[in-house]
Amino acid sequence: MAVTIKDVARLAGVSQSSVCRALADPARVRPETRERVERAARELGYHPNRVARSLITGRTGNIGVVLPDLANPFFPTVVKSIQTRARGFDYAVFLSDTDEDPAVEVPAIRALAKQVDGFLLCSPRATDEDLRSFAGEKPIVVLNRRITPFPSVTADNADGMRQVVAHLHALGHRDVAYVAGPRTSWSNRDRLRGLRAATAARGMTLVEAGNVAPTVDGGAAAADLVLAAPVTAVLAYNDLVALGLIKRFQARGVVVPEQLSVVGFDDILVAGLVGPPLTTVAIGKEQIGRVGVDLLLELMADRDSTGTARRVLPTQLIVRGSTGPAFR
Amino acid sequence: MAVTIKDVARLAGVSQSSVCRALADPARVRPETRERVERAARELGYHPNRVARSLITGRTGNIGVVLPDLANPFFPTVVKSIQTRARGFDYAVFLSDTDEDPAVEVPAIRALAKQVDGFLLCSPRATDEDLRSFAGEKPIVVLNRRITPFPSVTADNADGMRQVVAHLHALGHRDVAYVAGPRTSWSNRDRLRGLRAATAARGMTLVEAGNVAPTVDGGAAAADLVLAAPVTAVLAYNDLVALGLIKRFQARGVVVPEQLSVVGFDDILVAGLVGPPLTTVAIGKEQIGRVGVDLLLELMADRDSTGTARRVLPTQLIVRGSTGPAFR
DNA sequence: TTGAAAGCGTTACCAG
DNA sequence: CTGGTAACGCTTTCAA
Repeated sequence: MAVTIKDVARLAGVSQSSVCRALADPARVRPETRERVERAARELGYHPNRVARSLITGRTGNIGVVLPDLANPFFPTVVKSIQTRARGFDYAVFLSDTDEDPAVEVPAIRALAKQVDGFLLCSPRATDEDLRSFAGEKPIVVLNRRITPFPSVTADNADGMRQVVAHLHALGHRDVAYVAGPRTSWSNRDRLRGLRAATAARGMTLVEAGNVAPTVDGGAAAADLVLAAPVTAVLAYNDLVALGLIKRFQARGVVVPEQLSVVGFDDILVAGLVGPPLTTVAIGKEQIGRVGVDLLLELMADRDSTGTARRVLPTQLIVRGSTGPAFR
Repeated sequence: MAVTIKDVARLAGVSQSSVCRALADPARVRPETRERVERAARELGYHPNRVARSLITGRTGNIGVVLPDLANPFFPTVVKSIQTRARGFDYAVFLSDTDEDPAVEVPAIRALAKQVDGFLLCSPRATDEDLRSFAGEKPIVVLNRRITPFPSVTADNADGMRQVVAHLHALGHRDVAYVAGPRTSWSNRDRLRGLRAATAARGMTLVEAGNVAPTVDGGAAAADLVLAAPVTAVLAYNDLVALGLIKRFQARGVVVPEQLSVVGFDDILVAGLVGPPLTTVAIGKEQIGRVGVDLLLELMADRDSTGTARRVLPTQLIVRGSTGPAFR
C-alpha cells in the first residue's frame, strides 16, 4: 500500500494536521516539529496524494490540452512548449487528440473536465456553439482560433498572407491559387480571408481549390485541380498540404518552383529540409504554447477576471524556393 | 458549483447508493428506479467526478506517457496511437516530455504516479537502477527498451540493421560509418550491436562516430567526422540525424547518394519527402503504441501477472535513395 | 503551536 | 432491491 499522511504522522509522533502544515507551510509549525515530520516523510518516501488533495482544495494541478492531430508536426511543437511551461509551474498535462473529428471534441473535453483546472484548446474544430457551452465551467484558453468569450492566442495570419502576396507579386505572379484546409479550421478561414484581401488589394486573381485534409495526402489530392487552373503560384493551407502538392506535381512532371511556385504555412521542420525547399510563413509555435499557458494560469488565478485577452503573434515569411514566372 | 450525486439523488427521490448503482450497473436496480435516476442525471447534466471515484476505487482511469522529446517526429506518432487506443478503453492520457534529460525522468514519473493506473515509458533515458526503483509500485510497460522486470515493446533493430547491411553490401559498399545517438538510448545501443554483428558477418569495416543528439543538428555536427573517414556509406542512429548529415554534406558539396550513401532509421514522414529521398528502416510506430497499451491494460487487470512479455515488432528496410560505389 | 474532527464526491459494505 | 454509513487521503476549520 501507498504511504499516507497518517503513516507519517504516526512515525513522527504528531497529528495529521501538523504533518500537513509542516509540509505545506513550514513557517506555521515549530522548527522541531518540522524537523521530525520532514525526517519521517523522507524515511517513508511520502509523497502527498494529489488526487485526494484536489478533492478538498478543488485544484487538481492539471491542465487539459485538446488538439486535432498530433501527426501534424505543427502540434507536437506547440504541445512541447505547453508541457515545458506547465512543468515550470508544477502543472501536469492531459493530452487528447481528436483526430480532426469535431464530434469527438466535446466528449473529450467533458471527460477531462473534472480532472483539470483549465483547458488549452488547440485549433478546436467544434462549432462555436458547442465550445461556448463550456463557458463559465472551467477556465479555457483557445489557441489558433478566436471565439468569444474565451481568451485566445493566434498568429497574425492576415499579415502572413500579406507578406506572401507581396513576395509573389514582386516575383511577377498575378494569378494564384489557394488550397483550403478543413472547413472546420478557423485558421483556414482566417488565412483565406487575409489572402483574399491581399490579392484584391493588388488586383491579382485568386482561384480557390476545395477543402482538403491538412495532410500530405490532402495536398496531393488537390494538385491536379490546381494544375487545371491558369495560375503560376499556389498557396497551401499549411506546409503538409504544400508538400503533398509538390509531391504530386513532381509525379506529373511539373518542375517546382520553375514552372509553378508553391508556398506553405507554419514552417514545420521538414519545410527546410525538402527538395526543393519550401517557402512558407513561420509562426512562433513555442510562443503560442507558452503564452497560452501564461494566459491560462492568469485565468485560473483570478477566477472572475474577464479574461478576454486576445494575443496575436507575428508571422514571418520565410523565402526558400519560390521563383517567379519572369524567370521561366 | 458542479452537480454532485447528491443533487441527482434528491431530484430522483432516491438515495446516493441507488444513483450510484443505477449509473454503474443498471441491472442492479429496478427499471423504474433506473429510469428516474437517468432522467434526473440527464436533466441536471450530471457527470460523476472521476477524481472522487478514484479515491475510493483506487483506479484513476488515467495512464501516464513519458517520453524524451516530442520534437522528434517518431514520438508524436507513437503517442497518437497510444492516445487513440487508450480512448477506446476510456482511459485518459497524461503526457510528460523530459527533453532528453535523464534527471527529469524520475521526478516526472513520481509526479504522475498517484494520478495514473500505469505507465508507458517511451524510450526512457534514466538508468536501469532508477527505473527499477519503480518496480512493484505501478504497472509499467517500457517501449523501445528492454529492462527487467518490465514488459517491453521493441522494434527488431538487429534485423533492421541486417537488412540495411545486406542492401549496402549488395550495392558494393564495404566500408561504412555509424553515427551514434544518445548514449542513454537503448535503441542506439541495440542498433549499434546489430550493426556490428551484421558488418562483421560480411567482413565489412565499421567506423563509429561519436554520440550526438538525435536531431538534425546532431547529425550536422557529425557530418565532417564522417567525411574524414574512408567510407562510402553512413548509417545514422535515426532519420533526423541522417537528415542533418545530408544537409551538411550538401553544404560541403558532397553529392548524396552518388558520392556517399546515407541511411536512416524510423521512417518518419519527412524521410519520403526530402530530396534526395532517404533510405531508412521502417518501424510500426502505431503498432508500438497500440501493443504497449494492450500490454499495460493486461498488466493493470491482473495485478500479479508476472508480466514479462517482450514483444519484438518487425522492421522493414525502405529503399529510396541509396546507390553503391560501383555506379560512381 | 497543536490536535480533533468535519468534509470534499464517490463507491463499498451491511442491514433492512 | 434499497438506504444508511463508513471509508478513500487530504486540507481546513475550530478549539484547546
